Amino acid sequence: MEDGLLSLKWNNHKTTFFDILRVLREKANYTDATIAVEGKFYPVHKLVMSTCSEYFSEIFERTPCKSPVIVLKDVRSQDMDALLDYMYLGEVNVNQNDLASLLKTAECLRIKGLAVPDEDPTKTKKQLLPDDRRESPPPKRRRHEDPSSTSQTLRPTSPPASSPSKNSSTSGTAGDRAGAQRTSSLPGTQSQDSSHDSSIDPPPMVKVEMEEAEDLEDGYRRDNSYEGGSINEGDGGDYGSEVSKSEHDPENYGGGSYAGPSLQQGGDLPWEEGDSSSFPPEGFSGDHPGGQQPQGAEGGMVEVGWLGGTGGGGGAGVSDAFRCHLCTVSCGSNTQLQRHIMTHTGEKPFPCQFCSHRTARKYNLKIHLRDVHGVPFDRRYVRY
DNA sequence: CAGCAGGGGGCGG
DNA sequence: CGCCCCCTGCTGC
Repeated sequence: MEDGLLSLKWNNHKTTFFDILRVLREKANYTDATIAVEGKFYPVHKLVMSTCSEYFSEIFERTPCKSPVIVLKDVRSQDMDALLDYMYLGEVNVNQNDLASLLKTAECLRIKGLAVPDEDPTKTKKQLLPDDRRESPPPKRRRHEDPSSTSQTLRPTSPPASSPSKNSSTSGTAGDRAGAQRTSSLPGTQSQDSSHDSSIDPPPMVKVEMEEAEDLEDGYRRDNSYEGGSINEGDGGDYGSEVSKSEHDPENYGGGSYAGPSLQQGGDLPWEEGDSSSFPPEGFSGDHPGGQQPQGAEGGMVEVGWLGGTGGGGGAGVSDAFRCHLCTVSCGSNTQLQRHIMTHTGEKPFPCQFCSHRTARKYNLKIHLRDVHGVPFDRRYVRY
């Protein structure tokens, strides 16, 4: 029988693997996607994200571009910090007070082991959970509370408020629109219903970890103590460049770089891709009385907010009028800042009606129309 | 040359 | 104050 068949085993494979993964993440090496949350940018690896979340997997599947920027609305960066820790490290320590919000976010993002995939009506995709069991992947969520903290049991299967808001009515394009809504339906700050358990004020540090995480508790765990939001302690500097690099990838224009979960796909004419509501192309005007404001975050569009204080970091008291915390640009007004931020998100709400070109500004589109397509330069808004 | 993006002015709420 | 429009300098092709 199988003579000469040797089994080569790498003893510390998992440990090493995770350790390297952690380093790669820290240094943003080989990252091929960016998650934007509350104006923070998290360079991530598609592989990891896809592994840990079918949701992200779907997003990347539908986003052919090389380095998409996935903008998540109404997800707290604090939660994203924790979830990324969770995905990369297999565990994470969170405040009990933040747990509800975290789980909610995990649910919406369908993070394996954390999410509780109670059947999502919008999910028209292939579902792996055929039967009625709520959690398709073995629910690996466990909590080892800090040695000093009180223990508390939380049921994986009972999301605090499995908000019926998931009923993203638009069943048509469950993928993009609904996806966006799903994230945007997050209640954001979800005060844990600690009503029944009033004794949780002081200590709370809950460790959420994956099942296999035990094996590798030696190497990667050291910087696990993450005080929240330490990912970009570097104060944006390098992230800015990192992001701009990816988002200016021309492939992204047709892809879903801007619209977070609402990945606009489609090769040439992104806006015709099913959800016409994503980009009310202003240039066309005429109809669409309802959905104007192309730059608005309609349908889960970008809407990257400027976090003035950036959570204690950043300028710290400088008279940073309207300073972008992703780069060094200071703007004269909030409007200008919002406009500037679009350069980071890659949002280009103004499609050319004659070619696949898109612009971030209406005026630039007009220039394009005039210079490239010979459209008479209508001053003052087309509208007719 | 075409596109991007910062700065600034006008206008309306 | 926010929105819209425009000018203009810079950059990449």
